[in-house]
Amino acid sequence: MTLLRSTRPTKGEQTRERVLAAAQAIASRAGLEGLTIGGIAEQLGMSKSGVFAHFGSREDLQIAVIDDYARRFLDAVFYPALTLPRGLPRLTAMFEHWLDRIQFVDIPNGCIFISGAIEFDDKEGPVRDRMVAVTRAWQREMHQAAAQAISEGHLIQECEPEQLVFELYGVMLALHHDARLLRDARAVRRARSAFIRTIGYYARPGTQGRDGRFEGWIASGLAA
Amino acid sequence: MTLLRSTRPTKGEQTRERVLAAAQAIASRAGLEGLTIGGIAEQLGMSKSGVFAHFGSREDLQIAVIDDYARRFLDAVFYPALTLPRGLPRLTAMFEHWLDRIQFVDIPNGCIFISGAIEFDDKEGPVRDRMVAVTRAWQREMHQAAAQAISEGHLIQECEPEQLVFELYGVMLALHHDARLLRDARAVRRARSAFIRTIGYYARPGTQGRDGRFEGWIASGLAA
DNA sequence: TGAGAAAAAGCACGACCGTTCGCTCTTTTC
DNA sequence: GAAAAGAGCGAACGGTCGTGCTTTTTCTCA
Repeated sequence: MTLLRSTRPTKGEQTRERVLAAAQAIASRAGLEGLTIGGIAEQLGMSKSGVFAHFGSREDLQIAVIDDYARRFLDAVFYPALTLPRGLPRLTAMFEHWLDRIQFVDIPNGCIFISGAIEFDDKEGPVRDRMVAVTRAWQREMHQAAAQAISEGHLIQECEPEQLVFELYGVMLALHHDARLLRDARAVRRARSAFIRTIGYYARPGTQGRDGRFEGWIASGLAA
Repeated sequence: MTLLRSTRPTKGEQTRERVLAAAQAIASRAGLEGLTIGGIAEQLGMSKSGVFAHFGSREDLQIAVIDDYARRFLDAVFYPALTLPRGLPRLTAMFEHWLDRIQFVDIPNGCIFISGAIEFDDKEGPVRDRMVAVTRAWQREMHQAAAQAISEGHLIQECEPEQLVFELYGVMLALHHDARLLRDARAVRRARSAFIRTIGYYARPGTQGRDGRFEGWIASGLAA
């Protein structure tokens, strides 16, 4: 247990990472319920028991996948946006990162936040509890970003942050649905259009207005 | 094969209906993938083989459940609205029926359109094909209702029916998510609020406008 | 390099899955 | 009243699942 040991990952830690990555890939396509020890073992060329040993149970593995997914999500969508000014620039950057991630990661593979919510919304237990916890976590981040956009004067006072996030998440869910089930290539365009319309509705008249110039505002927020 | 025979359902047909009802109930909670022959048999006090005999395979049973659900959905949401005048009254009635159904049927039990879309968006086969078909069917109905609202002059010409339905379905998906995973009682209110805001955005100024009077319009469309 | 720890494999278990088959009992048909 | 068809049961099959227990291999570090 020297300091060196903690920097250089041990063999077991490396394998655990490989298992987690494989689990992530399988769960994206087949859902957390479709995640099987044998499937991971086959993909990794290992034995079932060898895979199993790295996690106390299948439930623990599912929870680890959820945490891992949540970490990647926050890293890709939220933290990069924190470098932008508070308010609308940051909010739109979050949305664009989110859209990118859904478009290039979740649409080909499937989103665990979405599939997990469906799979476990009726099943009590620690997996469901973790799903709720990570969902509340990213929603809290988004609520905060929306509240800042209001206090900065970018969005009108009547805009409720929770209502706004509710509507934006609906856009993402519809995108996921149309793109994955119906394989509709127009879904991404529709999602961006819905976002612009929604933000445009809540945007404070004057500075960025509800008119066409608003799209320019979003584009500039993106470029920055 | 008399006419009497065709009116009085045979024993097998009755049992098939009971099996389908039980399958519907289980699939609502556990999803189409969680639907098991043994589970139905247990709930009905029958043997697995007795249940199985009424459907050629589990896949056929899943498809029968999808068709049954789609029929109930159209009966509850769309056909009753056809008695109202074309345009916004009919469209808002559809939405309210839809909201009622989600609120009182799908939130307690789970919606097969939503869970099935997630479960089968990545699995090729006849079940997925049927999911796509029934989804396209109700979307077509909604597109038509939206197009009528435009041609009647209730919604602006710039409103694309497919974009509108995309956004409204997003509202339903967000409602399902927040109400079932997060058990947020405010979700229904948020969904109605989002609907009013969305329709209000696309509503033609003048007749029903984008202002507060619009909510009165919806309420009157409801009462009628 | 060798002792000891860690990692992986091997094997078996009980449970559950969809499906098949042969059988019994009832209902309909001729 | 005999023959045929319908309906359901019970047992079993091959398969997959998660999960223990034991053994073997591999790594780690003094």
